[in-house]
Amino acid sequence: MSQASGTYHHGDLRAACLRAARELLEEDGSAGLSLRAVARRAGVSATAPYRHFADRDALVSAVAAQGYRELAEHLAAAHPSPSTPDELAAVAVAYVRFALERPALFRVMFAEPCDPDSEERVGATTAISEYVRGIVRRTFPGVDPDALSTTVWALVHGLAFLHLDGKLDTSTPEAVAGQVRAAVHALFTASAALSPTTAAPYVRAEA
Amino acid sequence: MSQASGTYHHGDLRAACLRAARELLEEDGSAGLSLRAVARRAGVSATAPYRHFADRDALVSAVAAQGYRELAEHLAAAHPSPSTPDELAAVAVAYVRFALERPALFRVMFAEPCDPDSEERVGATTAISEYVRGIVRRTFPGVDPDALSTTVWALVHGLAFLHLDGKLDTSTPEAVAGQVRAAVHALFTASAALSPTTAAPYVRAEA
DNA sequence: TGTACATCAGTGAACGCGCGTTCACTGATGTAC
DNA sequence: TGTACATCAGTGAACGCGCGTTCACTGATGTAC
Repeated sequence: MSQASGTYHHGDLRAACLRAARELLEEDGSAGLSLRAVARRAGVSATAPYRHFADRDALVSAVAAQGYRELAEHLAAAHPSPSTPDELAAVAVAYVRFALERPALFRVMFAEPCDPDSEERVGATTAISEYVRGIVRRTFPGVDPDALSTTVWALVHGLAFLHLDGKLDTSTPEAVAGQVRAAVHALFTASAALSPTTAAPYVRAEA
Repeated sequence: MSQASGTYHHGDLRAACLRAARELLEEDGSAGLSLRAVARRAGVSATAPYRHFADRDALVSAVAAQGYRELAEHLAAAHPSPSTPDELAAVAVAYVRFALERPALFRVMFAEPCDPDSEERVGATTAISEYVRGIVRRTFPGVDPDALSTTVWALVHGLAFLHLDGKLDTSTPEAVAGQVRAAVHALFTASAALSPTTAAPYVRAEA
């Protein structure tokens, strides 16, 4: 693949379109994400993107898929293989921070039911789901990992959205991190206030 | 306020617009929610809605506010004043069901940061937040209610969104309810697998 | 090394569409006397 | 009970806009010989 020559052939218009789309998304929200605007920002004619994306939906899907990949990297960077409450909390903070740093992208990623056509999206979702399950398995060896990993993902995802929607304090990164850590730790300690009999059915026999 | 006469004066166009907007929202998603479409569906000229809504945003805000009010009613109907894990779980199921029954409305409600201008929206949010806090206070008398009510709301909200986004099984209402109940109960029992020292800082001294 | 040619990645004009919003208007309503 | 009139809630034509998408095209690239 040759480099951009300055005229005509762009070099890597597909990547340039994705970059432009990401910028537009954060500037104007998903309503501002049009093929024409993307082309304009990439400095190319209105129809050039059609060489790389079948239609507007294809562009949006590609952006979402890129977002999933970045989210996975982001979480792995926070901790490659968490196995304690504190490490899990660190990953949760990274998740929420990702959402707050790219609010419009995050919304696009979770905007529509994952169409079964796009294996790219389904695969990325499954990857995140598996990652969470792994964390839960290591952190809570005695607990059924299915129910709890749903719980953990939902909790973190909900924290991200409530912050995004301005329902929680987002004035400083520290405030956000503190809230997320407190919520994750509260997950571990809520049952301390309840009788042990309530817990029984959810704890594995061998635990 | 007089009844619709069949011609000209509508009678209650504002309510008719809101109804039309809700229908359009669920049929076409939030992209289909235009003032013109609303007017068309209400059987009225394109500009008639301007008598009742300053602009498109005002319409959307009114729809969202209506959604908040209905959500609050829905939760209260599930249980007026929950104070046990099972009762909390029932409210959580009602929350998720609300979202799944009106997916587009639910997204609109949580689509944008709550603009401080609209006290209608802020008030509705605060009401939900207080409601959750009350539940937590009654259900977990020994735990700091601030951190835990954030946790609970985030968990339930996250469950709603993950279901909405097709990340969890939504094939039957029973499957959804089961998952939500399991997640809420997992919240109570997760710490059973951990040492009590972890829990210490989050449990009130007098507990 | 040079040339012919297929392929690829752009261009730019054009289409029809639905949108938000403005404006001057008109028909219906309700109230004061 | 009747009339005059202010107010209110609609109408409909018109505006300019940006959009997605099509089409025939053309300039650049790379490959076969």
